Amino acid sequence: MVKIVSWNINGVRARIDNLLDWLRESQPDIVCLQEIKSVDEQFPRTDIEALGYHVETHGQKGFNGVAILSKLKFDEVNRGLTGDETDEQARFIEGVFSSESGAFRVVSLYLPNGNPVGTEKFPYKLGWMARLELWAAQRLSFEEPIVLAGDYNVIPQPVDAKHPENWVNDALFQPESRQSFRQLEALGFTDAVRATDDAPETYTFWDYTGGSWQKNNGIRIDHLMLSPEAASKLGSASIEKHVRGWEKPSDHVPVAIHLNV
DNA sequence: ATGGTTGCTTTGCAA
Repeated sequence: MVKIVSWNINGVRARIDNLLDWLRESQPDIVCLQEIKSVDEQFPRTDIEALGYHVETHGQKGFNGVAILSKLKFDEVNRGLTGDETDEQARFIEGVFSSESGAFRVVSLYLPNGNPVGTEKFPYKLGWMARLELWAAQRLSFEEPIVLAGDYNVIPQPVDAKHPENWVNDALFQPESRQSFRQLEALGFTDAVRATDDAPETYTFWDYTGGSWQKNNGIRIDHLMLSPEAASKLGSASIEKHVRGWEKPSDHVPVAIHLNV
């Protein structure tokens, strides 16, 4: 059984004490981080390695940036999403691991926000999603367990927002964004949280402003998408919501699965 | 009512 977690940490250097406390409490095997907002050289790896994790990063200066922490040894690491050599934004890292039942793959992805709609940011988001689908379709042919974990910046359904009417003009809830997310499901990927928990008000993000956390005015945008070979091994999924109530929290919380690989 | 907060590239930008 392997515990795999996705967490948009919103600045790993600002959040390092928070991260170390959470690692000790949650005891994950593999952690997919997004928005590390750090270059690789400044990533605070030493304290994390002291807890027994291997650390692989794909950072850039100031914003974006993803990483994978793992108690399992990496067999292979791939940085960057294929399909556009001119894209310099650090939003994708893939790790390959070995288990008793064979290889499995874990991706930490930070999908573009896409706001404001009407600027070049929105077509960049949709183009990135199209590239992700091409990559995912190619990887499916491997017939391996694959976990695509990350901040998708997509609210899949109205039930995934406390106030869906407030998001109708937002890139996270545009029909094109939601359709592209559904296309990933049509390829054969399973939304782990939705597959195991149909409870309402299941959110992963609460804005810092306006007392969103106190009002539970959240949205569900952090997802772990599972290939068929991974979905058949899914044990449980959970949202570690209490972390949002900690001192100096990220605006996202960790989303965890247990996988029987 | 176009607000509010956070982190980094900082006195603006992205989220």
